[in-house]
Amino acid sequence: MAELQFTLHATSNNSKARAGTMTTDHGEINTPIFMPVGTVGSVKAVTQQQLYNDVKAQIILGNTYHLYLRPGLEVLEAAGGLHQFIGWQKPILTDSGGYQVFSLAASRKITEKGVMFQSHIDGSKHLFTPEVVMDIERTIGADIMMAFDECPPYPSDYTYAKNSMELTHRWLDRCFTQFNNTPDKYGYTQNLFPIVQGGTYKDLRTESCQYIASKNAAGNAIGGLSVGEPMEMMYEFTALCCEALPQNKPRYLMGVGTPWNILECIDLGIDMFDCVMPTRNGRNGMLFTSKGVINIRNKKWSKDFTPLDDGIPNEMSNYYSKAYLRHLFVANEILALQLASIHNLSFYLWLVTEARTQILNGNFISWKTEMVERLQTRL
RNA sequence: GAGAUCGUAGCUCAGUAGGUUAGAGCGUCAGUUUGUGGCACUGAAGGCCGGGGGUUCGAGACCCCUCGGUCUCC
Repeated sequence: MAELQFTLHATSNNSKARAGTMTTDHGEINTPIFMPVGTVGSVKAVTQQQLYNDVKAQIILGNTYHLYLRPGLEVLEAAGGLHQFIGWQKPILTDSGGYQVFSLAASRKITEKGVMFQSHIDGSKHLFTPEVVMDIERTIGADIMMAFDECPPYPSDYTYAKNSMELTHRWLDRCFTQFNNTPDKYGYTQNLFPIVQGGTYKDLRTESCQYIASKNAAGNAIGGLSVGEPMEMMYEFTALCCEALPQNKPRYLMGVGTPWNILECIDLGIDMFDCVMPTRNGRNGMLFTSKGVINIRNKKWSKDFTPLDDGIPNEMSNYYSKAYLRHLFVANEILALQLASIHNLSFYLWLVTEARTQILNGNFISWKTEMVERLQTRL
């Protein structure tokens, strides 16, 4: 039972990309890694068996805010934590609810103490403080607990971004105090990752990175990006943060992104990603494949009996045809959501695994350049 | 052969007592989705209202003829 360890195996010589291994009490995670999002204890439309066997997920996400509301701490604690409750024995990372401060902006109130949420389920009010969030994440049993932060919207003026960042830093102190004063809940080691904020201001981002780095945490996250800013700006600030954060700790870019976003950000030195895109967009008929992007609902696929994607080593993607999946979507069949989600996640996991191989082989940049171009093709 | 009834978007149909650029659902097409309040959302294309003639200031609606479908009867 030990704190999360990060071992770097290789760094690309003409980029900042790196290949590593994170070791947790629930197993190893090879980086760079993509983490499927399972907000309420379920990666929507995908079973845990499929996550293990088809998607080959190494770690998944849960959400503090959503799990706290349902099923609630009583059930989670009685179950022995989220791993036991949902039947997932690999690592779990929980987002703190900080993003919900941003996405559910209409029904919350931010103060120094914390955030007063109004439940989207029944309208009841709940106060989330850094201390409360740490306790909840302990009870969920996350291997990686994210600090409670505020994710400012884009655009935010300098004053707002600065005040927000400083609040996030004060909350971070309280998170660490609470974290250090509470034991691991279920016997295995839980880790706390702080989150860089600072909006789209270089001096604030740099300051935030330095503050976050001073905590000497097992890993560090970059938040507040991909919230509507131009893509080039997202890359610019990701690069800046990667430079300013410790080299020997995993860097997690929260909420990103498209396949090409991920490759570009691996190039900049990011090790961990999560995004709802493969599942949410998949449920809406958008497929990410090794040859480009497909809107599977389009009639052009109605008689295309070739595999969803024969460019990745995933049995389901090789087995089912585009015409069949289109039919399932048009017929509004539940299986459509399952196959699209499994395929997209499998593709994402294949992509980061392949990126890792290319980094280890020293071919990352040339491979990435070609892939970024190809993956964006509209088929 | 006679009577009844229907004919409006690719499909199924709305279109009040005749009144502005004829609507809906589905389908088609396109776009959106980035630490999940979404099997979602936004938009577009698509009609000589079966055809012809007439009444009227004005007809998808009313009248006549005609073509086609359906049903009933002889």
